[in-house]
Amino acid sequence: MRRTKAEAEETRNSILNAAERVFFEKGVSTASLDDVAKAAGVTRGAIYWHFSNKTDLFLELYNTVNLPLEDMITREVERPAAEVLCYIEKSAGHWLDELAADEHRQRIFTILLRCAYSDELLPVLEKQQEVDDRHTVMLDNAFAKAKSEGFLNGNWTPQSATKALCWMMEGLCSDWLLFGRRFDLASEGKDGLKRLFDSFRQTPATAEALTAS
Amino acid sequence: MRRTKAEAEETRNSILNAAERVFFEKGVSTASLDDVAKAAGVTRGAIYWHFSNKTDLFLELYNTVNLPLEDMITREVERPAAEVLCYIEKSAGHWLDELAADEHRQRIFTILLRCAYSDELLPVLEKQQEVDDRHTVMLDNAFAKAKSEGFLNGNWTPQSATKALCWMMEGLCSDWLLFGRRFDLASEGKDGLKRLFDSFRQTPATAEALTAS
DNA sequence: AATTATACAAACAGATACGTATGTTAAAAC
DNA sequence: GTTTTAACATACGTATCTGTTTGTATAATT
Repeated sequence: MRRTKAEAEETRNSILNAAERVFFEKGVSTASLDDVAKAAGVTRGAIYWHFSNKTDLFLELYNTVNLPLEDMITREVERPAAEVLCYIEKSAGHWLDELAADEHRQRIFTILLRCAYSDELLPVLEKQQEVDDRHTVMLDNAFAKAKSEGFLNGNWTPQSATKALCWMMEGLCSDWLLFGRRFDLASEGKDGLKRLFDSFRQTPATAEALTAS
Repeated sequence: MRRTKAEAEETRNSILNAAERVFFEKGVSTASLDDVAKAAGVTRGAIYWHFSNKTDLFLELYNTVNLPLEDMITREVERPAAEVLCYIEKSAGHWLDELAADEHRQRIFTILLRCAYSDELLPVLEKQQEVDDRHTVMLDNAFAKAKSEGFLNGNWTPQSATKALCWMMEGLCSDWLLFGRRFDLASEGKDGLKRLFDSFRQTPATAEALTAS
């Protein structure tokens, strides 16, 4: 039953799709390759032909959706300082919109949140860490730029603002993904962002009052 | 080799301790009962004598540390409205202190964060949800009390403040527990809380300015 | 048109984990 | 002091999963 190149690519993709669903439902460690094979309508033979083992399958799966998933803020912020806070808030909101709309990403993210990492998935963990660190640096710089020109409220330092933002996003997403998404991620998330960023900014009332006095 | 009651209780405890370490290191699903038995210096026979299976062992383990772990805010807040925000902030800070000092709780929490839940651990998930819901209601009420007497900044509603606080705590703890605790949980956490609660409060500048105008 | 390599399915072998059944020893119970 | 029973250890059978090997039909190659 030799298939054509295109057909083989199809089965490869169907295996990846099945793996995504099965890993999401049963967890990476408890799911067997036979589970994946049955879900894909093939045998383990097909899986072992396209992938070397379960870890490799998971890594390939991770790579397929990795690129768009990586960064909330993709590059150094080159905005005027007055717009920086607005830009970060919009980027974070946009990132939430995309996650809310893309079930693909939701499953991958959930799998990553739930997987133990400890065993042979260390490369994934390390990559995540690295992306996270780069991200933190960029946010720090952006908030520092805002701070240097007086757009960041005195309560907040660049570092503390970065952390507050990251923790809020992380808690928000964990809550939604791990605990059965019982609320509207995009609207509630952006609402929370709005309030947080309001407290980052000089509040209008304060600013007015200060200039008036 | 029949042991006395006290000795049996000892082995039972040593099994629980071993399970905590092994589950923490290998994850609940990938750890075998033989791993736990070896770590405890017994055989699987002892485990099956004290517990019916791995799920039961995990549930018992969860119950042993459940009570102190449950609530950040233990009961309805009966403080004067002026002190409510301060009380919540202190409670959250105290909860972080306790977590940072108790490796026991750290492991259990990490295990809970990493476990897939999907299979036979649903009762744990449901219990967590229930505790979480009660907690949310209490926080909502507490923030509402603060709001009703003007101690909550206009930017924030009771609900949004509750969510911001919970998400921050969740993100903070996830970051620390899942990603190798690369910072000081208690100090950095309380610092973040301080800034968040500052933005909850009427900022002194604003309050003064408003009363002055 | 014959050959070869591809894309799998099916069969096989080894390891591992689980649950249970059985054995054993010493503490309790009488 | 004998019997019973609690507290395990050991042994067994079975299911499952993994990785590899073998088989096979067909696309691609020549």
